[in-house]
Order: sequence, then C-alpha cells, then structure tokens
Amino acid sequence: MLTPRQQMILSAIVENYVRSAEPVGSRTLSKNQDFHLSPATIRNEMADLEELGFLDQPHTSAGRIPSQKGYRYYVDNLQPSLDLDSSAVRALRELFRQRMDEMERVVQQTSIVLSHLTQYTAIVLGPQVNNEKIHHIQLIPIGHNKAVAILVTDTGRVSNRQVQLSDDISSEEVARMVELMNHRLHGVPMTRLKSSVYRELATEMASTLEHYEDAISLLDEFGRVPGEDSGRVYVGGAMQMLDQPEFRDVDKVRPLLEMLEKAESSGLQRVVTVDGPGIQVRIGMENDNPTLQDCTVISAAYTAGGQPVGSLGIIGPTRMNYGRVIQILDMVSQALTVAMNERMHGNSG
Amino acid sequence: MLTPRQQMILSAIVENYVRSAEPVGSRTLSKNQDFHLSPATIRNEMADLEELGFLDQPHTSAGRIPSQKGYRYYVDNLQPSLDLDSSAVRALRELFRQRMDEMERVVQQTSIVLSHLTQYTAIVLGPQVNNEKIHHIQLIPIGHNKAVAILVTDTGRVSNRQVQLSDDISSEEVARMVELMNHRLHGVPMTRLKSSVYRELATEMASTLEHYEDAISLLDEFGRVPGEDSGRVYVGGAMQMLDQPEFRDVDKVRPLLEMLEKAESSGLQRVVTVDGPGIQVRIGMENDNPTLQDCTVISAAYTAGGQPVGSLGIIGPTRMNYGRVIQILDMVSQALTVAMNERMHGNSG
DNA sequence: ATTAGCACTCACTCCACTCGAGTGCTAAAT
DNA sequence: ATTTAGCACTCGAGTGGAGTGAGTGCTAAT
Repeated sequence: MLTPRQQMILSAIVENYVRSAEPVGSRTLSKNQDFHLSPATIRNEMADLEELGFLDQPHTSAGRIPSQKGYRYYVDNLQPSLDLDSSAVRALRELFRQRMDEMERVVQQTSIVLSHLTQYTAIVLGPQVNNEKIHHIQLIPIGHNKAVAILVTDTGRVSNRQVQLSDDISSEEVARMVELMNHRLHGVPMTRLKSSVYRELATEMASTLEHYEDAISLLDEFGRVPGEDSGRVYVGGAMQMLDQPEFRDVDKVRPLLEMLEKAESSGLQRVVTVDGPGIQVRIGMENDNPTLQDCTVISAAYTAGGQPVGSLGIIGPTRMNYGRVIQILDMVSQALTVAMNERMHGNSG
Repeated sequence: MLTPRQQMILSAIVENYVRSAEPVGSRTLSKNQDFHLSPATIRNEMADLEELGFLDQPHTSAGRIPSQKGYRYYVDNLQPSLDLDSSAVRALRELFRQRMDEMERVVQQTSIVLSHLTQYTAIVLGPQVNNEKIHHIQLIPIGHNKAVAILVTDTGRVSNRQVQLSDDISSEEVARMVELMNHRLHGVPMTRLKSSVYRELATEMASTLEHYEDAISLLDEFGRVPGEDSGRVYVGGAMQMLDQPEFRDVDKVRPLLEMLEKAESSGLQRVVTVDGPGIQVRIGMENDNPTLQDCTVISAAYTAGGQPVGSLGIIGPTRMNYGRVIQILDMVSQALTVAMNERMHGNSG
C-alpha cells in the first residue's frame, strides 16, 4: 500500500513530531542523514501521503503532522521493536516484591510507578476477582445489639459491615445463624450470593431461625457492594497531562482532568478495559468516549491464575511515544501479573 | 483604626472584587447607591486605605483590590453575619442520615458535598480516633500456613492483615495464642499496642508459647499502620480550581493540583488541621505552605464524643466568598459531627 | 470636607508590517 | 522517469504604533 520510502517518511514524521510537538517540514527531514533526498522530493511524497490521509496540515504554510490514520499505520506496521531493557524489568520486579500488605496498595502503587516511568497519566483497575469464594463468615458483637459482620474469601480478602440486630435476639440464636451460614455458604462464589443461593438459604433459614431477617439483611449487605476495592480505579500522575503542550490550555484539559478526578463514576473503567490478550492501542476517535478524541489510550490486562482480572493503561495525547509506552506497559503488566500470582499462591482452599 | 466610611469602602471593595474578580474603581463604588459620595471622595479614601496597606493596586491606572491585610480586616471586623439557612441545614442532615455503610464513605461523600456547596475545592481529613480500644482479635486460616488476622475495635472499625504462620505451628497453639491475645488486649487503646503493652505481652508469650514470634509479628503489623483510613485525606472538587480566573493559567494551577493529587504525601493534613474550636481562616501568606501563598484555607474541626477527631476545609483563591464559605463550613462540620456521633453511639463497650 | 474638572497613566485592542518557515509548481538535470 | 533547483506564494507569529477607555492624582472651586 505504501512504498518503502513513504513508510520511511511517515515514520520519521511521527517520531519527529512525537519528540518536538511541532509540525515537521520537508527541510528538517532532508537534513536527517538517513535518506539522502532533497526537500522537494520529500515534499512530493508528503503531498501524496496527505492525499492518502496519513498526514494532516494545520495550515497551508506549516509542516505536516501525522493524522490519526497515520498513527494507526505507524503503530501497526512501522514501529521499531524495542528490545526490552532487562535491567529495568528486574528493578520493577524488585519493586513489586517489596512487602505491600494490601492488594489495594499494590495496585495503587502500580499506577504511580507506571506514570513515573512513562511520563503520562496511568490508570489501573483494581482486581475484579469474580471467581472468589466465600471462606468464612463471622459476627462479632460490639455493644448494644450492634455487631460487626466479617466475611473472608478464599483469596484472603476481608469485607466487613456493621449490622444492627433485632432487640430480642439471643446470643445462642446468633451463633446458630452464623453456623448455618458458614455451613451453607462455604465455597460458594461471591457472585452467587445475591441470586440463587440467596433464595434457597432464605427459605431454609425462615424455617429454622426466629430472626432470619437479620441474617438476610446481613447477606444483602455483603451482596450489595461486589467487594470494596475490586472495580476501583486508581489514577496515577493525572497532572502529567499539564505537561503536554496540547493540553496547556485550561479549557482543553479541564474535561480530561474532571474525568480522571471522578474516575469511578465517569466510566473510566470502560476506557482501559481490554478484551483480548496483548496490548491494545486506541487512537483518538477510536475511543468511544468523546472526551478522549484527542487522546490515545494504551492498555493491557493483568492476570491471576491465568484469568484476566484487571487492566492497566496509559492516557496521553495522540502524539504519544508509542514504542516506549507499549514497552513499559508490557513490562509492568507482566510484573503485576507475577506479583498477583505470588499473593494468590497457595490460597485456593 | 479605620473610620466607618473607610470600613464601608473596604467592605464594598472586597465584596465587589470577590464577585467580579476585577479591580474595583471609584466610579463603580460611587454608583453603589448606599453611600452618596463622588468618585473623587472615594478615590481619596482609597488612596488612604492603600497607604495603610489594606488595598493593592495592580498598576497605576487600574482600580483597587484588597490586600491580604485587607481580607484579614474584612474577615475579622466587617463580615456581615449571615443567618444560616435552616432548610439547607435540614437537607444536609438528611443527606448524612442516609445509610452510608462505611465511615470512609461518609467522609469521602462529605468532601464532595462540601465542594459542590461552596464551589471551591474541599478537603476532609478522615477521623483520627486515637482513644479507640481493641475489642477482639481473630485469626482465620486460609490455605497453607496462611491466615487472615482481624482486629475489631470498640467503635466497630475492622482492620485486617494477611499473615504467614510458622510451618510447624499447631492449630491448638494458634487457638491458645489468639485466646491469650484477646485476654490481655481487650480494652487496651490502639495507641499503646506498640509501646508498653507490647513488651509486657512479648515476655509473657515467650514463656508460654512456642511460636511467639508469629504473634509478635502479627501485633507489629497492626501497630505499624495506625488504622487504614484514619489520617486519610479526601479531596473533593479539585478541578473547581480551574474555574477561578486567577488559576486559569496552567503554570499557576499546576503546583496546587499536584499538591491536591498527592494529598497524603504533600502535607495537606497540616494545611487543614485546626488547633482550637471554631472556624479558622488562613489568608495567603498566613499559610505555612508556600504553594498556598495566593490561596485562602478555611477550616473547621469535627468531633466525636466531644473530642475533635478530624477536620475539614475549603481551599480557594484569596478572593474568596468568605461569608458563604464560613457559613457552609460551619453547617457541614456540625452535620458531620452529628453523623459521627450517631455512628459511634452505643458502641463504647 | 466634598466635589468638579482636567491632565495623565497604562493595559488592551486593532492594524499594518515584516519575517521566515514551509509549500506547490515548473523547468532543468540526472 | 526521477530527482532536484528555483521561485512565487501562503500564512502564522512577532513587532510597533495609534487609538480607546477605565482609572487615577491633583488642584481649585464649592
């Protein structure tokens, strides 16, 4: 489709523009010793590339910048395969190996590290472990008719809720209630808590327990929120956006920053979620979200036990250093996968 | 110190400037029907006020703006006492009365509500309950030598940690360990966990338990982090900053937004912490933090059981609507105090 | 003590002008 | 048939002066 020379020129334009953030002219490229061509020749090629839709021209007498189609072509066909810096990988693994007591911490830390490494804004989705199973339920009374209900999953995640018990419930009945729930719910996937098991257990409890509504409301509580920090969105280095020349205008960044601020409620999950394996690159309009029409989102999944459980991504202007970001994202997603699996290891009973 | 007429003029300048964000001229004030004075007279007064340091002049032929000293005088002496809108109070109380399962949620929600109400950025410090006592400790084994340790306080707060047990520890010994810890630690304030009690208990356990180092490391874990969300900082409406004309320049907002982004590590706690009761107003340089030299921080404490346990504040430009913000902050801090006490109520055993 | 009048200041806007990087086209050179 | 040199053209960015208007300070009259 494109001649080798056209490819060279497109590639050079992308790389130049990514570096300088300014339209690239024919003379600049001509001085590039790699191809010995006069500016005029390059101009002709550029005119062709523009006609084909790979380049844009901000105005008549400016240089060329890559169009979204141009970036896409570059990413798909022209990107130099960088050999990944194995020392960086090792440093990164080391970082994750550090004692991070909470899974939440691991994920949050990742978003910060990722944004530091790339110099762009990073988004990490907390692990969405949906094959998590109930391991243990406990009720600890505190004061007058109040209790803390605690639910531990097989992965070691702990949820807790404060519950109000009926006035006239006896401690024996509470004990029976907890025993019954543990008996029936051990090993049951969290996802089924509110649906099938719920009804079954409800009828059984109704017949054996006096205050079964207490138990029901308790289970309701746990079922309502799928899990505190699963599904959470961590944004690292949001203010990196301000360093990008294309976003130096307050009116241009505001919608982006607002989106990042209200991460959970602005559908940011969708933005970085990936379908398949590998690295996904969404350039400009390829993002469904209209706020991101001048941005590129590069994202990857991380897995636990072979299953994808979350994803992480980078947001920046379409003028992004694709090669570098892809390389780093690849590295970090692998490191995070390893860290995840180390945490999970041996917890599946 | 200031004549009544000077006060009137200063007051009018502050209020005008807060509204318009533009220097106030003598003609503008003259048209204000309240005082029947010619522009010339007002000019003379303004010249005096400037000499006294209450007003600044951006450049020779511009109107006047309040200096930081001017704002301070206004806040201390001239501020009209607004009668607080009782319907708004009721609406707010209602909002807090809604079932918010986690204390964290309450606080986070407050930061959002507060920023909506004021149209400025809000900061809320999570409750720092330091007279919390240990209520119950529990160890739930999951899989191979791993366990989840759970600590419940008398206020119903739950902390949990994953711990690794020694290979050859028996379940009986684990049970004895937990029993011993519960026996000795029930009712002990969290703050003493790492100091006095620690040593006492350590020696006792060393003599009665074989694997006492497991227990020690467990208590260490709980003692290390004072409590997950106590001391946390919640920032609401950070992007409100972008709506302020004085921060429309990216270079001006960047430091502020970066500070808000790294809330926990940038010493934001200090910024909104208040010493005494009542509302605290820090104008410009009165803030220790140099990043805030053009900002005003208005903050208040909220209490639980009579003790101040946290604080909440508003950050905006020095050109701030002091009256409104103080009123709202007063309202919200009271509502939050009520909400806190409702949650705590009856849990002190 | 207040005000009218007036000269003065200064940011802001508009406009004409230049500068230069870059283009497209044509004709010559390879 | 390519490639290149040459040239006229375009257009954004930067410059500098004129004009405008909001605002001031000072002085003299009320």
